[in-house]
Amino acid sequence: MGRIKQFKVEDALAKATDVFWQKGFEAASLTDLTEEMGIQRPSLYDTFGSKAELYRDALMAYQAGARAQLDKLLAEGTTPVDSLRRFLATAIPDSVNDRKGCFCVNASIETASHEAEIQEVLQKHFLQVQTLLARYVSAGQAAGEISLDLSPMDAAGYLLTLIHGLHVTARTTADPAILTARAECGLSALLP
Amino acid sequence: MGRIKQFKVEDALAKATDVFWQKGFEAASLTDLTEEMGIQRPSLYDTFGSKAELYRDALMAYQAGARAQLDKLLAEGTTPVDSLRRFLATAIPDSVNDRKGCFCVNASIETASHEAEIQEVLQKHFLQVQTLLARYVSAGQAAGEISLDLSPMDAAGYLLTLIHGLHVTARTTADPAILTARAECGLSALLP
DNA sequence: ACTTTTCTGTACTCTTCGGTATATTAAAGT
DNA sequence: ACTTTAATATACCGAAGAGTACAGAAAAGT
Repeated sequence: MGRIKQFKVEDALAKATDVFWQKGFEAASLTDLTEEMGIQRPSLYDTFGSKAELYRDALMAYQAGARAQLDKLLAEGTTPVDSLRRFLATAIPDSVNDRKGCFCVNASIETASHEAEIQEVLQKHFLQVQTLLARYVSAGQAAGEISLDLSPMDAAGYLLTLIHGLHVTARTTADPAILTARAECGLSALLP
Repeated sequence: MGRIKQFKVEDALAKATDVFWQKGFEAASLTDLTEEMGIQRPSLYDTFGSKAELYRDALMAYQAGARAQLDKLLAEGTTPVDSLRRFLATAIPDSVNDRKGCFCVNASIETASHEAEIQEVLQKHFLQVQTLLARYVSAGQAAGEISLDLSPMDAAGYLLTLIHGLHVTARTTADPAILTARAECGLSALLP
């Protein structure tokens, strides 16, 4: 009973994600958000609670989407090392317009230090990604493509740190060739 | 002639640097800034022009200080590789309180994408750091400590990307041992 | 001592911020 | 058809945002 919602919650959340992703938490105003989401302020507060909660939800939605995409991407690799190489390549912007970076990296820098809940959300996500990557490291070790010096989880954690660095570097470095070279150099640490 | 300034410009700038470093550009209010700097609003505008210009000046002051510190730090290494290891270790926070990260990384994420001038300031600084690091890579290669696969500048650029990643990782990873392990793994890419 | 110039401090501007009260509209249950 | 319940839209709130006008205060030059 009662009037039905005039918008799809997940669509609105996806739009909010775009705004926060591009502008960050502080710089994204409610006007920015409601205009992009196509809903009114009270609808936003009714559905999402507050700006901070919306931000958390947006971040988590982004993470879920990113993991699903990553899952597919890794499976497409011809070899374990190729999969990991493709993973690193996702940090290299396709076009000049595509300069939003990684929402998780942005959130780590902007909000993780003073928002405990966001920090937790990020930690959980990063751990899941690390675990996912570790499976490919393990497969690579079994295939003799990857050195046995490190445990799969340690190697995966290192790859996570490496891609974080690539995301930061991409903000001031336009040339994809440079980024590719740095990814390749970083990857070589895992080879036998 | 005229009244003399009641504050030292570089002291005030150093205080402003702290505020921007910790809070970022958007989240740092003029009230935050003037209170910390110990000056009044008109003095700030008179001396620094605007919030944006103050931010740029603060960032540049930080960079100059960071390069001077880096110069000294690198010289203290027992070997070229040890110097580079010490460089990477600067991304590992000493205490739990020390969670400001690297101002340059923060600026890369928060402002570089939509502020061309800041992007340039960052590019210049990173290039200088890269050049500085390259000298130690080169020395390491001459000493046979570092592989000859990469040019000194390429290897130095890679180290820059790696330390960026460490700074991001440090925001959600408290344990210094994990960070040290990742730095070591990254460094191993340069060894013969 | 006096004038001039420059900095300081108070108080203000207008705008935008995040968040909400209220009235209206529309869908569901009876 | 009518009541109930929930979502919408308009309009507003106090607080805080960046930036400034203006008067008083202090240092330099004469």
